[in-house]
Amino acid sequence: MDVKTTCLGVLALGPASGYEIRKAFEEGPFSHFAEGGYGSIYPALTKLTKEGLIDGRKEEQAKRPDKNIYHITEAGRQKLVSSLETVQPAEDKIKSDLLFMLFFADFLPREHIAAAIDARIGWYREKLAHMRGCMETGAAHLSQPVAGAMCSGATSGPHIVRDFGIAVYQAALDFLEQERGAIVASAGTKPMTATGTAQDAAE
Amino acid sequence: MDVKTTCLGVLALGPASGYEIRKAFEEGPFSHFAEGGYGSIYPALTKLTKEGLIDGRKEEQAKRPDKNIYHITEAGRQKLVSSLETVQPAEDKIKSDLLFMLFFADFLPREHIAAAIDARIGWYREKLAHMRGCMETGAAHLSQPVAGAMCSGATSGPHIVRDFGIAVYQAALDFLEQERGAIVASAGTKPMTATGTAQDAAE
DNA sequence: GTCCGCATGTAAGTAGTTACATGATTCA
DNA sequence: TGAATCATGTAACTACTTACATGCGGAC
Repeated sequence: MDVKTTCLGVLALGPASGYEIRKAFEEGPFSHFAEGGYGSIYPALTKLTKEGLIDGRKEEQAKRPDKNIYHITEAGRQKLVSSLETVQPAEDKIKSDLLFMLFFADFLPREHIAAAIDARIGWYREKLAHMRGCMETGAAHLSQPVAGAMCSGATSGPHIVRDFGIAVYQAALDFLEQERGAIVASAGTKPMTATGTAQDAAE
Repeated sequence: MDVKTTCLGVLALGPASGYEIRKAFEEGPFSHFAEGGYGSIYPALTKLTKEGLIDGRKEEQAKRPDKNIYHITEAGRQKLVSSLETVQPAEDKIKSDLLFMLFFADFLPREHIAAAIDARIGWYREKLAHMRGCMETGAAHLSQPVAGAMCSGATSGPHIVRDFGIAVYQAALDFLEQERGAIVASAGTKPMTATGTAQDAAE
């Protein structure tokens, strides 16, 4: 999903500034599927404003820099709905760099493979602990009362996303924990630049 | 993983043309983590050649267009290994458009949510059937005997990738099948442009 | 007194997608 | 005869990342 659409999604829950949208991408349920730095968020907000999908209002703050608070417009809501309705079933391929590395496990140093798997197991455990620990509904970053009104408990979306993430990460973790021994055992048995590789066979 | 590195990975298994690399991305174990059309593969091969990581040889064919067969060089092998060693534990976030849509399930038409989930369930089932049915080792697309020599059975990488993919897709499928009823039941209960949404609350 | 958080934005560069351009063979 | 497969490449465009630029307030 492109940054413009994810910004629109955040703003559908309530008004927010560019900085707050960034936080929504880093923490909370949006962090499971959205990404983007300031370098993509701010230009996206400018474009969305020009297209009439959102509008911005300056808000002065005491002892803090001014904020540009963006609100979604009716056109923006319609655009979000139409974007959501055109989601295609494909394109949910696993694109994992770790998997790419494991494909070549036999050709890489055993210690390296072991360390990479352990690091990933740790990452999954932390991720899962964090996801199980927090029940935030998606609008935790939003200060406006409106967000709370819309997202408090009754809305099931955030819970689905959270539980889906937990299910998938748990499966990945289980796999790595179970297969770690076998993968490490066969790792490094065919070093790429030594005897017995395709390079030699071809010559 | 960028296209240059994935091309290098395919070529580490044996010589191939740009067209054959494309096929490797579409079918076989590479399809689980690699992507790229001709528009990215051919420029990548040109760059890799200039960097001395691969070299190309023209091969004439009867009744077929000429092929440019690329071979990985020793420098290319080393580069691939160093790329694989710098894989970071992060960045394996689930970035799913379906999940993004389900986050807003309560605000979208019930029939649409049901159809989208069913389509995805079908996609997962097909994907899993295909993955379970084929035991290809990653070099199925390569005509050279060397690929067979390198990848026949003894190499565990392709199997790990395949089994990891199966585990993760199965978890995602199980979740959708179990939660389908609940998700559809709460879908469409809060249409975005009608009464009771943030839009109204803000006004 | 130095680093972190709050806050907004631009500029340059990287990487990838989509469409275009060509042309023979083979199969239905 | 029309579509699919084999085969290579370029050009224009889109989208995103990284680094730069600025500046105040509060915590340690």
